[in-house]
Amino acid sequence: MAVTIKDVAKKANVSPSTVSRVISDSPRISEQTKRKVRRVMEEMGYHLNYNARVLAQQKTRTIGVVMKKSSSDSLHDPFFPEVLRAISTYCNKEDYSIMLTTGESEEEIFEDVVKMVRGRRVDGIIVTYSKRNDKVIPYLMESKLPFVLVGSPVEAEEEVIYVDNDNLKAAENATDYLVNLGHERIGYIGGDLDYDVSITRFEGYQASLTKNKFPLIEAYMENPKTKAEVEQIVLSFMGLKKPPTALVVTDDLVALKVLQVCRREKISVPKELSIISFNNSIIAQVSSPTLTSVDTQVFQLGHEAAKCLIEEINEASAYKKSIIIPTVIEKRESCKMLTEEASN
Amino acid sequence: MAVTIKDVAKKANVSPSTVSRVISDSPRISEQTKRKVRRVMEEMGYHLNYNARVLAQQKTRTIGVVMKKSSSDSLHDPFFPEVLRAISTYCNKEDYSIMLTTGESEEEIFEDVVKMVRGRRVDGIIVTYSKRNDKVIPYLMESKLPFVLVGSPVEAEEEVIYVDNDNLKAAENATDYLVNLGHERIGYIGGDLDYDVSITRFEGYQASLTKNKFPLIEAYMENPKTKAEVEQIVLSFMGLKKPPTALVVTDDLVALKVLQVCRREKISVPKELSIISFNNSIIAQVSSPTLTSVDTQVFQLGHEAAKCLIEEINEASAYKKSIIIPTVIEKRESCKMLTEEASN
DNA sequence: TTGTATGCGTTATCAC
DNA sequence: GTGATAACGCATACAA
Repeated sequence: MAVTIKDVAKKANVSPSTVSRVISDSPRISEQTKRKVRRVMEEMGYHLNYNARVLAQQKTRTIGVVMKKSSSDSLHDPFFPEVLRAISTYCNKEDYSIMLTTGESEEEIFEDVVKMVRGRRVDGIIVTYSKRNDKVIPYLMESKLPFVLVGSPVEAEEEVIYVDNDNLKAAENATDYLVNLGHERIGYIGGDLDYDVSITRFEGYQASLTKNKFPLIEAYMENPKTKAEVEQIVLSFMGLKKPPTALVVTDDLVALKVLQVCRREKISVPKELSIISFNNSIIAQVSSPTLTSVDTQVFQLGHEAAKCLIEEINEASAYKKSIIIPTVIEKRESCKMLTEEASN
Repeated sequence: MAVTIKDVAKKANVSPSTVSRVISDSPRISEQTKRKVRRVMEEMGYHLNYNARVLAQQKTRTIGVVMKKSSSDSLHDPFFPEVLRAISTYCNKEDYSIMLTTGESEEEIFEDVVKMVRGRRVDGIIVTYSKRNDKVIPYLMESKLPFVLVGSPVEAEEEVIYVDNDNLKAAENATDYLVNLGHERIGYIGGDLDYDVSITRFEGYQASLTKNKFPLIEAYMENPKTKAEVEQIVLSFMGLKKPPTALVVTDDLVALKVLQVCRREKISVPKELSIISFNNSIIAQVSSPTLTSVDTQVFQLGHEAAKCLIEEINEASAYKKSIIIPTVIEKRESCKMLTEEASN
């Protein structure tokens, strides 16, 4: 078939091992033979067979990326594409390849991971979500393969390398921001509480209210599992006798949906309702009004995750570090100081 | 290290080849030994080493996915995540893995492709864009590796398998739709004309105008290379003495930006300006107003591409087929019948 | 139905 | 500095 190291060796009148050494640019080979061999490689159109190398050195130079179920959700979200982009960028620099999980259900994804790990298809893995009762992280811990979590571990925090925001603080700050604008009735639209990020942000929101001596009002807080519920939630919030004057929304895309409902219901944002959301994706910039959004620096998250993983692959660390990426509130049009009239 | 086929063989008192045959569930092995071997595999925690298999059978069961430069752009776009999702889904069903290009520049991407192909890391490749003067497609044609293009080939149409919409018709229909709503001054915001899709849609738009005996007015047509130019374009359109009353916009995200500018400039959509865009992504559904958008059935595109590729990998076809995915206009709020007053 | 021998394309360990 | 030889873990043609 294709030209191999042996073919090159024969034509160059050297041994295969010499050719191999030339490929890895071994210092123990004379410049002269290097030149000769390289010329022959060029002539014959030789190219390294990666799989053979993988088998021989037991390293794949590939990392697996685990997306949350389902990739359908994941990839609709502006978060995942951006994480992926960051991982890609770093991997490219380090000459690593990326392999994605393709499963639709949690079970399929788990199978994908097992295949990656046990089939020795990757040198390490990045998991891009943290979820309750998920088998992936426990499995990876047991497997001894290097892995990094984007998000905070549900358990065994000391034993996993993770990269995350301080979501509690971030949500608390976001809520504080609204409080400082004079809002007292602040609603919350979060996400599926099976995910760590949803829990933590919800806690942050509540922490702020408590700290500011506001009551926690059940009717102002929802954590929908699907985007489909968002419309109904907004309607129910705004149908209250005392509707919230501001909303903390855990995702830009959800916030966009909120804007839509508001527009239809003739609720003016930010005049009657201020909105702060999360992730500061492109959507926050092009919506109308533009969205004040907590920049979670998704690219940084992915970048650091890839960096940590590759470092860990190269040399296992004694202890498992964690990295916290700071968040910044990106102020735009969707929030404004509460006025007298709106507070009634 | 890990337990291999030989270890299993020894413990089960059979030869390695027998174990190998059990793994592939060969009919030439008795049920009895199959059971025995499987039990031992279970006991010892055996798992197939993929790379060894790859080397032995010279098949990777992996397909490469080439994203356009830069993945930054790609992944911001709702299009690419969705294509990727579709490819993932199909690949999972067929037990194929996915490997992504990670390059940022065109040159890096090309290098990624070369690595994939010559390093024999994939059995086939899906290219998710079609661009002028791009080296990837010509290289793949020369390489003889199966590949499928999402989009239409710039040249040598007969020799490449591709999956695409009829973008000319789609854009023509979109424009016709506006014409049928009574619009006569119809503007166009397209994309980088280096991409085939931009050229074709632009042609479709013009075809409609010509067919309907409308003049082609330069001041109504733009094909920006970046999203940053969109704002200025909208302002220039709407600043004309006779501004367009309707717009064909080639992407939902761009349309969202247009909506933003309109809102700020107090241009009412659809009252003063109707907008039809492309791709029918989630954004079209949650924007306000919701966007009438040409559904290009991106998931179908990706799905068919993966299907064609895997078929081609399994059995090279004599001729290179192409698949055209139909488009449908998804009608929403952003378009309306032209009224007398608005046409002045 | 099962076993033997060989190959897949590298790298690594010794020699020389 | 360079070469022979043995892995790496599995698949497969050929025997039996």
